[in-house]
Amino acid sequence: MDKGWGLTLESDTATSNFFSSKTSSTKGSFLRLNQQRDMFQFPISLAGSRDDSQRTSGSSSSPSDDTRIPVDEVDFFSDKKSRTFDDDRVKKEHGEPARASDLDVNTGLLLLTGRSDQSTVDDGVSSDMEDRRAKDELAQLQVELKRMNAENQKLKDMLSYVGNNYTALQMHLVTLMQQQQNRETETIQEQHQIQEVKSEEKKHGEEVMPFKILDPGPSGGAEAAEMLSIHSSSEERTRSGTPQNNVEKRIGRESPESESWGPNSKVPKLTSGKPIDQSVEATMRKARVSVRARSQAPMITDGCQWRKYGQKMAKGNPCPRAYYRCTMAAGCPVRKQVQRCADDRTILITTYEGNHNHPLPAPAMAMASTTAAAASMLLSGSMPSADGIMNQNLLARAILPCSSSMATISASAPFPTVTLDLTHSPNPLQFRSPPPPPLQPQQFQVPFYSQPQNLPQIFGQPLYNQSKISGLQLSHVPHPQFQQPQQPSLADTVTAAITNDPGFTAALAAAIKSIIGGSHPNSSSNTSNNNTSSNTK
DNA sequence: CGCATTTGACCCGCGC
DNA sequence: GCGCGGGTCAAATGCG
Repeated sequence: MDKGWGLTLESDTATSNFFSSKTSSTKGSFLRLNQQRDMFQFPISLAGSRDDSQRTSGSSSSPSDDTRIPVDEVDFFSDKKSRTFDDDRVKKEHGEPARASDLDVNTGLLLLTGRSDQSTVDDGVSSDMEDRRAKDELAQLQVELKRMNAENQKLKDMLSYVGNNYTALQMHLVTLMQQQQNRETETIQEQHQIQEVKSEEKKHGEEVMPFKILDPGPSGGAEAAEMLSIHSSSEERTRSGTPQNNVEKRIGRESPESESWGPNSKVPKLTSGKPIDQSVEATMRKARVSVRARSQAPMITDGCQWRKYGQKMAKGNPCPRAYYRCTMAAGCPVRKQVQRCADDRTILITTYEGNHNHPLPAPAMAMASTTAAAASMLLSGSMPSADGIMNQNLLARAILPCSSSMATISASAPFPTVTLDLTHSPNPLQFRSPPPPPLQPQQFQVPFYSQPQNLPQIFGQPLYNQSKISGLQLSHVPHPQFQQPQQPSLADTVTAAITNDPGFTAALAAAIKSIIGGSHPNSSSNTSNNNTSSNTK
């Protein structure tokens, strides 16, 4: 499971693409970085080979050629480097053992005399000394460049990590701010809305969407109506009842355990008088991301460490539901439920809940951020401008125009839930990529350069990677191909898509935000329509 | 021996 | 008030 991490970090293409598309400045830096590498590797490789050829060149050198001069330079540098700096990396790249460098030192000294013999044709020692000094400096510069290169690499990794975190936090912040504003302006309407929703809940039972209550939108009941009409994942949540109560129940039970979620475990009933932050936070906590994927494995690997703490037979499903808890840090509130679909045993439903309170490695963080972004999406989706039904369609279409409605919001769930359905195959062409090599089953095959050009760009980051999209859009090839046992499980593949590419999370968050929070002009009309429908429904 | 998993008991809230 | 169901706990068990 950890295999993918290193791969992710090492994937220069992914990171470089991610950054290059982000800002031009970073792009330039990377280009320069690459240039530096080239500058490095070229002379170094020469030096490495040169040491072998040095002796031959020393014997049969023809100094008259201009091309030979750099050879001597490289030769000299190699001696200098190994002698003065004694850099292991340099030695490595030279591909020479230390002993060889020692020999070079000696030979270098000898070459002085020998070279003077040969090159004394021109001039003397003074020019030669100057050249040496210049070469000395060059050698130092090269070593420094090498160090800088290594530092750049580290910085690049750090930057990707920080950037990913930043995006997730930004999304979260924007969502919270919007919610707060909406709350302030629409408190009264909110109350009415809650009552309306409650009455509708009783009327329609499990069709009711809970998070409208928790996070009502300022535009009144329109969004609530939309949300209420959102599709429900039947096999996952069959129970009815007042979601409000369910939320309270869950919060009351789980919050004591979760340190990160604060001591105020008792989230007050979500009436209008309650602090906004608490209800929002509660909603955020309980927002879930459900991933439906075909997998023969008992559990998909997502980069995190999980510990099973319970198993239950869910009603209406012969397959037991397993409960896992994140064990990467003590007190991490993140949990997930794994259950097979009753209708199709090959479908594995993994429901993530909560946010990690500890640093995560890139793959795990990507997945966690994805779920966090989805949770944010749920919250923002209940916003005035957001349209639940539209969101799901827009989200799907915007991210992957070829398909539709792969990301859905569960209305029947007691908590806002984004269902990422990987079991459909709206567009077989999307996943025409060859199966992953058997050596790297967790490695997601990223068809970076074979993607259509019409994919949307989010935050300046083109979604050229459909596999990334699959993480959210979440459609996958249901083909017979997939059914083959030797094929890596879809869940693993999709998970790898999410986890191996930190940029995906940012793209996902941005996509969600742009779609939902962007308040599409269409939403108004739909809102009105849905408003009526909500009343009827 | 330590850790992870299993599994029955328990808690809690909701509906009747 | 009782039963049901979801979720969690913790002792028992298994495994390396």
